[in-house]
Amino acid sequence: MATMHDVAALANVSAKTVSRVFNNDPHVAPATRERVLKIMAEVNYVPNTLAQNFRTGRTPVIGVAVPDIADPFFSAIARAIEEIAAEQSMAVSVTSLGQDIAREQPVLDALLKFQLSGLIVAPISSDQSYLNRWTASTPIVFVDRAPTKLAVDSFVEDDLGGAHAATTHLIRHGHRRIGFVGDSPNIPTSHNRLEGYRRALSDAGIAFHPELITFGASRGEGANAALRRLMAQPAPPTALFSSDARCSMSLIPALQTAHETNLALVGFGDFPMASALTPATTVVDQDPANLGRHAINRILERIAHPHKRYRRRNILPVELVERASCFVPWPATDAGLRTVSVAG
Amino acid sequence: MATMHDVAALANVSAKTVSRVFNNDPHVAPATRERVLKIMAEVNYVPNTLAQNFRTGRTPVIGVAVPDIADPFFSAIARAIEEIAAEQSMAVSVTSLGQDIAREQPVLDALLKFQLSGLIVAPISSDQSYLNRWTASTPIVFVDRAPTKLAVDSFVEDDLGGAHAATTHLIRHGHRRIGFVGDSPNIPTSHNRLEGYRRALSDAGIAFHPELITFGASRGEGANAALRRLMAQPAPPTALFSSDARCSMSLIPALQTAHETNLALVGFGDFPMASALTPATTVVDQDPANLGRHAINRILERIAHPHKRYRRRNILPVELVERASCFVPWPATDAGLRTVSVAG
DNA sequence: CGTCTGCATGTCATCGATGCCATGCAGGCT
DNA sequence: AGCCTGCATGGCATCGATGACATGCAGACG
Repeated sequence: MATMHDVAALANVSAKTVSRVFNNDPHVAPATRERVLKIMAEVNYVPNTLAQNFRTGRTPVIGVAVPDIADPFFSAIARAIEEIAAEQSMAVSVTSLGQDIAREQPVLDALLKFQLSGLIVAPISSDQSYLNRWTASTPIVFVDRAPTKLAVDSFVEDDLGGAHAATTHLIRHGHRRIGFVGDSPNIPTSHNRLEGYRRALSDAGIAFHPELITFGASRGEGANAALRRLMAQPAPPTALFSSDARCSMSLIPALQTAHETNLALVGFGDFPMASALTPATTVVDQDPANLGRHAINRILERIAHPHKRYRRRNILPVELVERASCFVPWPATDAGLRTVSVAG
Repeated sequence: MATMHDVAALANVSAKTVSRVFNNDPHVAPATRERVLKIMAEVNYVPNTLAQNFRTGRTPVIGVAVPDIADPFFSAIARAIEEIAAEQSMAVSVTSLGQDIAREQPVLDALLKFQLSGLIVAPISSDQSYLNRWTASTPIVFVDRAPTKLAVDSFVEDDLGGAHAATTHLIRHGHRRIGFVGDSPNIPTSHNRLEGYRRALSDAGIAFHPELITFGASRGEGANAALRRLMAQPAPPTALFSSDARCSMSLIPALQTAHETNLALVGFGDFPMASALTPATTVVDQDPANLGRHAINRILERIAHPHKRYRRRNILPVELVERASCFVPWPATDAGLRTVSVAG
């Protein structure tokens, strides 16, 4: 790779003049400019990005760290970020944090050491105080999950309201015993959704039954086990509320293998093919792309206006997408008499 | 951020000694080492990654560029790469190339300018000759799609064999008119799969009918249009072969809205919830994680043994996962008499 | 006692781009 | 003529870490 000095030597000028030509400094004689440009083209000069980064102390890259990039929800967020960042000719670097809470800090620290222009995080741990030493130098925005012990911008969906709406929706369909199927109570989103579920029950005057709450359903075996536990009860639930898309995606095959075709279901988070299933799954749509757009836009604004003040905690509305799974089975009055209704 | 010089000044030693302590050079007196370590801890010294990268001329990062990170197939590849890279404490930077063929080169060039330790690409264009100037300095591996006009390692699935197997499978189920539903004939994978489809027909002594070939079905409207075109024919197909997962995911809702419940379907590429659909979709599974693992392992090997020789073009086998959609409808002998069979 | 060896530590240069200041020349003005 | 101004260009330092080499001291040995 040719450097500025190589070009300078060939053009009989100083490296500084080459720099001037490259950066369109007007104080270069036209003849000199021509000559330098010609040499640059000949040797295919490309400025060394590493040297530039080192000198400026910044990398023109936005980091994105999510629990799992293979999760459609998070990859949709990442995709939206990429699209907007590309318009500003900012590169995006996406990384998964994985399952191991202890890995969050080293991964994020390693990312931030690159002196990123900004970082967007959907965290997995419950303490991000270690990020404090970066907040002064790098704009950080949290998505999906709010930060703990850290004052930075965040954009989260309305977990409580969405879960409340979903549960209320099932209650309106006549259900009184509604099972809660979640991943882990330690994840703030799950925690808030459970709270929304509880409040909906309470608002409807329905007693809360701890035995209807299950966790660990984000994978196949976990979902099978959770379902077995729920259905083995003396008074099993007639409907389920799945607390996130991964759980829904594990739970549905579990329902099918267990031949539990008479359980209504509403899930938090849309997922691929949800509308093509039989019955099509009713979900609370989180609009991950919108979440991503908000996050990257905030980063870009923070870069442009470092001292402006913004609202830190932002809650985005969610939308109940009614499909068909919430109609199963029909309310008690004529239970079993109608067939499953499938929405387009 | 404290630098080595700051630490050196506070510890009354030279920057070089700080460097020695940090890099565990044995030629440091224990007392000095203690003192320096203490100061480093006090000022929370972190070496400047940008300076290190600049000096070494390398960034300890593996780049991954795929058409669309929100596509489950590509995000599964990326995820597998991340997992293995993390074991070697290599960071991974994932980027989408998008739809626009013209953006491939600028995006990859920008990535490579960071002097990555390696690059894994699933390309969207049909000419990668511009990457030639990087191959000497950076290990590059192609996945899913082989490179054109470029001699680098590649790992692709057996498109031709998989399409042949899928088509043959439908033929064995009694189908004679099989529609081909694809994205774009310009993508090498689609091209090879069409070829596999043709050969399977030919091997079975079935004539090839160009009117059964449709493209542009990777999105909802395209799939609807393709389906309408196919079914409007005098002799419409009795089965469809979907050339990739995105097409399958668009085609299935299209089949449902058109109430085309009597068309058999086999898709190339597994996709989320395929096994939970009614009927569960029979697919050719490409095992994207395996593809990713091969790619990252080859990169790591190339880094460790720069002069060793490897097999450039590698074709990984694919597997037909028989579910239920290929049984629709039952062969002519007793057509219409049986109901749809749903596999778990 | 002189010299040699070994180890602790320091000095300087380097990687490539670029900001700051210096230099030097030409043309114009009084 | 003398001086000033403006512009083209160059020199040097800098960013932070680190390799190559230098220095300098202490202990050992003939």
